[in-house]
Amino acid sequence: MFRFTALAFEYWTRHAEGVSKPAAPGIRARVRAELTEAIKTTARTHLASEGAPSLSLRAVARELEMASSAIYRYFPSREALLTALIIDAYNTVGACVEEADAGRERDDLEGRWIAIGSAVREWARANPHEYALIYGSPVPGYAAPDDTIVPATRATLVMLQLLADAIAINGAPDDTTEIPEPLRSELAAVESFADGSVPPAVAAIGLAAWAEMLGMISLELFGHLENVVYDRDAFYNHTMRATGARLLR
Amino acid sequence: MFRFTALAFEYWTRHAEGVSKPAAPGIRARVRAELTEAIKTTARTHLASEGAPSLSLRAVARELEMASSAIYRYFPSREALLTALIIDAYNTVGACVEEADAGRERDDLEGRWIAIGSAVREWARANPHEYALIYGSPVPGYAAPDDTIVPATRATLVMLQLLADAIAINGAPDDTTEIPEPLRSELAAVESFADGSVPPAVAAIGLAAWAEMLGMISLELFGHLENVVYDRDAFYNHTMRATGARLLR
DNA sequence: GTCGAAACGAGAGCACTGCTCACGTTTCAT
DNA sequence: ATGAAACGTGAGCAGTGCTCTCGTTTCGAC
Repeated sequence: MFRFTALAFEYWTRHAEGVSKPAAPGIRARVRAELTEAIKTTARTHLASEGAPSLSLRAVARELEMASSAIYRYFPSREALLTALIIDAYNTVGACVEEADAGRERDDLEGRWIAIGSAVREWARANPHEYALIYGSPVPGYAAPDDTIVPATRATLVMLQLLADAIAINGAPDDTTEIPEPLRSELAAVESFADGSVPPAVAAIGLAAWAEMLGMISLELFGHLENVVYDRDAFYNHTMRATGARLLR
Repeated sequence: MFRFTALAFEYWTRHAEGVSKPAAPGIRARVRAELTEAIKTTARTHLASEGAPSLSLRAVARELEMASSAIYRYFPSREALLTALIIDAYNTVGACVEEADAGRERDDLEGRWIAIGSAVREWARANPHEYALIYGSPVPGYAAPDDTIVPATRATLVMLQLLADAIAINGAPDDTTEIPEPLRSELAAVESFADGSVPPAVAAIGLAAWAEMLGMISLELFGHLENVVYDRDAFYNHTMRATGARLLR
C-alpha cells in the first residue's frame, strides 16, 4: 500500500532521529483511522454514482489499490460499511439543519422553519443517494444499531426545539382535538427531548409536518412529480410556508 | 417442466380427439402467460421475504424448477422483472384505493378521504416491500417506462377526484395565497385529470396532503417511529383526520 | 532489546449472482 | 410437410461478498 508505505517510512525516519516511541496514538491507529475514512469516502462516491444496491466492496478496494479482503479488516461486512455511511449521512444532514437553524434569530420562528426545510431539501438534492439511504427504503437485513439513534434524531430535534420555542413565545395553541390514549401519553413524552414544553397535540402536528416535508422531498427525488410539477422550488417553498403557518401560529 | 408437460399432454389428448387445431390462443401463448405470471408471483414472494435488492432470478428459477436462463425468455433482464412487479404494485394499490373510495357515499367527503388513506396504509403494511418498491428509493438504473405511468397515477387520481367533488359540493375555498408562475399554471393543469374543477391552490394542498400521507407511511414502515410512537393506528388516523378537515373544508 | 500477540495485506478459493450462447426440442403458420 | 420462431437446458463468463491461510508489521509487556 502506497499510503501505508509512506507512513511506515515516516515512522522509521522518526525512529532514526532517536525517538524511542512514536507519538501516541501509534502509527497503526493513525493509519487505521485514515484508511477507514478513505474506504468510507470512496464508498460514498460509488454510492453517489451507482446507488446503494450496486455498492461493491471489491470496487472500493480496487480503487484504493487494496486486496478486496483487506476491506474486512476495517468493516466486518458490507452491511457494516453501509451502516457507517448511514451514520455519516444522518450526521451530515443533522449538522446542515442545525447550522441553518442557528443562522436565524431565535424568535424568527417562520424563518427558522423555512431554513430547516430548505437545508434538508438542499442536502437531499445534492446527495440523493444518501438521502435514499436514510429516508428511503431500508437496506435489507439492516436493523438500526444503537449508534445510529443519536445521529438519526439530530435533524428532528432541531424541529422539535423550534416547536418548544414557538410555545414559549406564543403560548400553547387552542387545540382541543381529542387525542386518545395511549397515543396522548406517547406524544407527551416527546417534549422530554426538547428544552421547553411541547404539548401532545403540537407534537403530533410537528411529526406530521416532518412527515410532509420528507414526503415532499421523496416525491421529488424519487420521480413522482415528473410531468406534474416542474417548478419544484416554488412548490416546496409554498408548501413549507403553509405548513409553517399552521405549525407555528 | 411439469406444468408444460401437463399442458402438452392436454394438447395431444385433444388432438387425438380429432381436433385439427388447438383452441386460440395457441398452447404456447397460454403457457407463456401462465409462466410469466408464475415467475412474477414467485418473484413477489421472494421480494416479500428478502427485499428488492436481494431478489435473485436464479432463486426464482430454482423454485420453479427451471434453468435460470429460461427466465430470460420471459423477462429480458432482472430490471424488466422488477418493472413488471412495480406495475403490478401500482395497479394493486390503485385498485385498493378505488375500491375503498367507491365504498363510500359520493358526498361523504371525509369518509372517502379516510377510506383512501386507510387503504393505502393497510396495503403498505401488508406489502411493505412492494410499497418500498414504488414509493421508496428507486431501483438503480430504473427509469419509469411509459407503461408504468397510468398504473402509477391510479391511486393519486382517486384523491384528485375527491378534491374535485369537494369543490363541486362545497364550492371553491377562500384561499388567497399567492402562487407564483409558472407553478400556478402547472397546478392549474392538474384539474385536467379530474372530472370537475380543481383550482391551483387546492391542487397544491392536495399534493402536499398526499406527500404527508406517504411520508407518514414511510416514516412508519421504514423504522423512523421506533421508540417514539407505538400507537401507530391512532397517530395515522389523527393526522389523516386533521388533514382531511383542512383539505375538504 | 526481546518476544508473543494482535493487526494487517495479499492471494487463493468458494458459493453465489446476472447474463450470454449454442444446441436440441416443440409449436405454429404457411 | 417444412421452416421459422419460441422454448428449455447446460456450459460458461465475469462479477459479487466473504473466508481462510500465510507472511509481515506493529505494539505492549517484560
